[in-house]
Amino acid sequence: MRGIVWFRRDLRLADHPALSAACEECDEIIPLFVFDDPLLRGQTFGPACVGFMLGCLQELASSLAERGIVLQWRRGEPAATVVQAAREWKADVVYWNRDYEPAVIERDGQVQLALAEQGVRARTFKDHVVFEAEEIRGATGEPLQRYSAYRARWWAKWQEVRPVPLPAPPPRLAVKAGVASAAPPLPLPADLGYDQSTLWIQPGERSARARLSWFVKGPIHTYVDGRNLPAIDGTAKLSPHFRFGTLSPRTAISQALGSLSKGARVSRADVLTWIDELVWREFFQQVLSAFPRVADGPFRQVAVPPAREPGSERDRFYRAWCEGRTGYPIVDAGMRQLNRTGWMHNRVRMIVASFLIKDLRIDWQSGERYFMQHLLDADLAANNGNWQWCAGTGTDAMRGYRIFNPALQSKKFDPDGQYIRLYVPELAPVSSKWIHEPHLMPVSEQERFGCRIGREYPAPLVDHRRAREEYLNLGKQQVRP
DNA sequence: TGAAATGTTGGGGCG
DNA sequence: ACGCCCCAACATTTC
Repeated sequence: MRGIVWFRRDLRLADHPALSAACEECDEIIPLFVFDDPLLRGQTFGPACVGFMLGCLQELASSLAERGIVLQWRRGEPAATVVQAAREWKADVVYWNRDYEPAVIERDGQVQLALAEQGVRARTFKDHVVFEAEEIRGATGEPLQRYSAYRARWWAKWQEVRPVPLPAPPPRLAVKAGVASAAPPLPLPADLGYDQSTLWIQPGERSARARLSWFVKGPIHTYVDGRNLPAIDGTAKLSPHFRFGTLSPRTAISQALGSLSKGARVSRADVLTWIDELVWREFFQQVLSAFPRVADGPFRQVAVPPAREPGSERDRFYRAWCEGRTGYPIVDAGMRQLNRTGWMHNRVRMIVASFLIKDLRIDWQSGERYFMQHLLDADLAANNGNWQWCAGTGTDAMRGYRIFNPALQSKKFDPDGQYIRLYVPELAPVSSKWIHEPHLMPVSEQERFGCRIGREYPAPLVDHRRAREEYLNLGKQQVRP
């Protein structure tokens, strides 16, 4: 039997349900990747994302080559391209792992129909999550909207099922490359219309595993405190790998739990807290599956102040936020880290999001969009869920008056300003005393450090105290009918 | 996975 | 010795 394995957001060999099934059932396998032309043309994602993806594909292609299989690639509209490839290669069956974004569900449905018309079977698999939305339901069968309830059910299910990752296909596969025994080299970023960009996170399945092993041996056991300090390497930084599927959540969770039984200094609470973050990921995936409309708007309309009207001031504020020159060092450091590396520390993501929504009073969807364009780990469900959480519009109750104080957060989590100094070089010479609120520096100190407010470093766009009061007052007014 | 305002308690300085 | 005030430290409430 001849099967196509359609690779999408699962660029790995280990614990790959679709690939494993194909290896079992077929004597001829053709792996295929389709560059989504409309998406690439729309410049929906930044050059860093495309570079990372190409890096992952390079490694995938060589891992497949070691097993005697050639990764085929096409460029076009994915649905039509896959259907056409199946016809060309006379495939009997197409394998792929499921996705849960509304638009992708729709598209995959069409592919399935078109294949059926040609007499080609389609087999799809659960991969992207440990448990799909339908597997975690409340007593009434309804989706759970509270994270705490969802987590309880999720862990119960984990204990019940105890998922075990699948092994990678062995090096000596009993399959033939068959009709597709050669392929042109993978494109370069320029071929896809993107600039080459520096990669700050190593792509590929091998790097993902190495990073996971490193994390699980050390930092995971101090995660509860370590995760809040952006200046240290205290988080797994695996999110880009989860996004492109160079690592499976089952593998990550199994290995994290496995670390509890070996080693001298292990911490159950820290390990579980880290896994909790992956459960959040599944929670948001489930919310998107159960309520697809969240992709385009708030889950619930809440009484929060209206966003600033589009206009000169808002545009100026928004641009300053994007470029990391708001005059709030921790916010600027975060945005510049994002712009430079395609990744931002999670504590800082919360700070910049709160700042955009509550201090600048700009609609959360603008922030959501910017993150999607610039984050290597951009995932519709997680990104949308977290922004809705910050904005107070999500499923999980979150009151509108939870407002971060940037200076306070900065002092708490970056006390020496190490993180700020790394990404905001003009503040590097400023002493720790002033680095969180440089605009409070006396002029003499500004001169001494060579960092004059309004010259080398911007004055604050808004006054946090006033912005906070304004936000709360406007919220109160709106509550009244 | 807030922050600020408000309340409570207890120690110490001081008249 | 005593009451009074101040303030830090902590807890609770409110936005």
